[in-house]
Amino acid sequence: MIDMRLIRENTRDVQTSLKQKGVDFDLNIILNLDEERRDIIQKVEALKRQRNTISKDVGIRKKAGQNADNLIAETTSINEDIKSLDAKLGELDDQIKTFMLQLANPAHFSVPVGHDASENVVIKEWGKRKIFSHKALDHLELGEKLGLFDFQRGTKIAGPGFPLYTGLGAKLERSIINFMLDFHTEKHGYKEIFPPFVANSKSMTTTGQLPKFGEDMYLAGKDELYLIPTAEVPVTNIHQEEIIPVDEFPVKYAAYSACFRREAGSYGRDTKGFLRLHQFNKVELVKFTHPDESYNELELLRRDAEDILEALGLEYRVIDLVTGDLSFSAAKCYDIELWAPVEEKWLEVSSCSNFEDFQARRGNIRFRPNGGGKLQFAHTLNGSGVATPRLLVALLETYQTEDGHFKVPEVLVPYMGRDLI
RNA sequence: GGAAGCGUAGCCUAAUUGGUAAGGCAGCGGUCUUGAAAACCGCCGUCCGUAAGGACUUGUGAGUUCGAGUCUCCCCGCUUCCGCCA
Repeated sequence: MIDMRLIRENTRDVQTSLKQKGVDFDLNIILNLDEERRDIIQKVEALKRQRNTISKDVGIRKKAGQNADNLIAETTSINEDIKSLDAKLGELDDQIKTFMLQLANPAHFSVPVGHDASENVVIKEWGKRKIFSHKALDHLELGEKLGLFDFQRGTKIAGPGFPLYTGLGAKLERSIINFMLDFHTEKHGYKEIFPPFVANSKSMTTTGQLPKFGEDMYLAGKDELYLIPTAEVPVTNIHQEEIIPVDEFPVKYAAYSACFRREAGSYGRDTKGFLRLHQFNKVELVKFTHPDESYNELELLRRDAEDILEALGLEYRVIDLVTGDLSFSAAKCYDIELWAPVEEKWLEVSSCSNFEDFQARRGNIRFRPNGGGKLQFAHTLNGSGVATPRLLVALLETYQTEDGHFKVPEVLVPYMGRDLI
């Protein structure tokens, strides 16, 4: 949520940065409602003041054994006016809140201005291009040959997009997850979290999935619980409605979760294999920071994700998303993409974002600044560290041997208990 | 699923038959002091207002009332017990 004061006092800047983000919404709609709201507040508060004064007098008179009927009569019309003004005020509040919850987070000034993904800026490339001297298999051919997964049966059980990992494929998946969790907790100082895989609508509102993107999620309607699209949701909501002691900053959590996405509207895109799924595994990194530190922490967060890919020896590049490609809640975001040498495509495996106080406002996540003073909203960040399906694609394609086997990357050998599949 | 109890500000705790939220701790500013402590004063939840000031706030929402922490109802959460169950 954007600070109403910022909209009021800095309308033009907010309007501009929303436009750069591709949001076509006239802030005057909100400003007019806000003005009307404040006008009514003044009127209704004056009336309430009158009523309070009279009530006090009634109490005094009654205590003294005097009659107060004429005073009580006075309140009748005042109360009627208050009631109707309060009702109007409630409506305005609802309207304003509805608009505010649907307004995207403006981009940070450092974000390059651009319309869509085609204008994104590559800011870093790492690793050596894999060149095959033999005919290489793509990840599906290799995986099926080695019996690592079974998409047909996964589809039978749940439908397309729900992968079934089998045998050493299942173990490889589990090894990757364990490796990433150990890496982030032991080397990068994150606290491990194992969160619920469902969340209620309030939690979904905090992180920004609701109210706008409900269609993208699975809903267990009977209990009004959503399947989480990312561990960002439960982990960010750990401190919902809380005050974080300032000396605990930065709070760093690493969480594995399965992620569920309906992918409504993307049918027919990337349907092949692991490129786009309804259920996938991901280790998510979440940070709560002091506002002064969040952009520094974003860089560190990105490094932590990159570190995983370097440990696995995979070629990657980092993208600085332009304003038009930023997600609803993000003020700034880096994508990290892996090179799939057979597909010959860049695959997004991580998004590292700073949400500034956008989520903290929605979830009321605060801290008391050093030296005292008013409670302030914390900054929240998160990044994938990383998602497994596309990582698996890059791994299988990169580490295949000439005779159609898979050479287990060194860091995964202890987890797999073998160096070849 | 059933029963009982509880929910007051960052934390802790009060509030007669309904009379308009008292205090303590922590924190911030100030007075005093060489400095600190103590003591004292102010601030210490949200909103409106340039300000003076005012309104709101006892988990949420509604109702009764001139007036609700207090009475009534819905809902939410927590605790304990019972039932069911991995």
